[in-house]
Amino acid sequence: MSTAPTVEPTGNWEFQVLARNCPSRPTLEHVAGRWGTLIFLVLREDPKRFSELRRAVDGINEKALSQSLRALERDGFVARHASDGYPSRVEYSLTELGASTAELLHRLVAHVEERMPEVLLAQSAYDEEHRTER
Amino acid sequence: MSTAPTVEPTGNWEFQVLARNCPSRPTLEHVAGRWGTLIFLVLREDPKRFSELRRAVDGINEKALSQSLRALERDGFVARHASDGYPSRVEYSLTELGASTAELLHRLVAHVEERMPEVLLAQSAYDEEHRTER
DNA sequence: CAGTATCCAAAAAGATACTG
DNA sequence: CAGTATCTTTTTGGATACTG
Repeated sequence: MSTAPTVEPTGNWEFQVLARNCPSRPTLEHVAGRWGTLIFLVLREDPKRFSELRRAVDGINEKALSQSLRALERDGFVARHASDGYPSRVEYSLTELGASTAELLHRLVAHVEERMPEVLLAQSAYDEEHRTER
Repeated sequence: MSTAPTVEPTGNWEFQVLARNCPSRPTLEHVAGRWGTLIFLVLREDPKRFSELRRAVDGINEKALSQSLRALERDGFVARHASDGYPSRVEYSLTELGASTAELLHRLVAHVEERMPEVLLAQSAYDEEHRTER
């Protein structure tokens, strides 16, 4: 028998996340997904209460916000501080891991927004190119 | 009349994308969404054919790949080159806009993967903390 | 206030088959 | 090969109501 082949069982990727069933894939989805990115952007400024987040992330509903925050807390990006008392008061903040991730998301979003004029032009050109009859 | 107020109609955000109905929100979802990020990572290396992408992005199906590529092409991140002939041969590559975006996504993914041990620990701690009876 | 529970509608995922 | 079409199943969205 020769030595072990250099081929991995399911492929040879630079990033684990390209493999299905890799634990980083769900985490990346929590971070970069529809609501995750926006929550990071808002928490990057200051800790926020649940209702502040709900208002800041326009269009999110309570269910989605609750689920997103729970996933990000479980992954260690967000910390939840509940002061006891009534009415209840809960604050969400970024952990060090969350803050470093938020920086990268911030750059990504800033870049996309900066280049949106170009994107809108590309969209118009594409639509022009691909419109079928009428 | 005084000068225009500094308050925006629907809020005062650092990023447009925090507003519902902002054109950058769908674009950000194409880029950072479930498949978008992975497609960028793969195309960052080299141009790829449809079937190469399908194999490289483990778990994606043809419909999702086709839809994602169309969205990214429309937004101007990806260019599609079809050589005529049979069997057909189509290559997808990143535009300059796509390549610069891919760099930022690459940093984000590298960061998340680097810190995955910490994430896994946080998940265990969370599950331990929150398990109810039994 | 900070959520959870419920229900319904809408959308997206997934598999399979088919075509230029 | 590079997709599209179709159909079924799962998720998600969204509104409303309710609880500690």
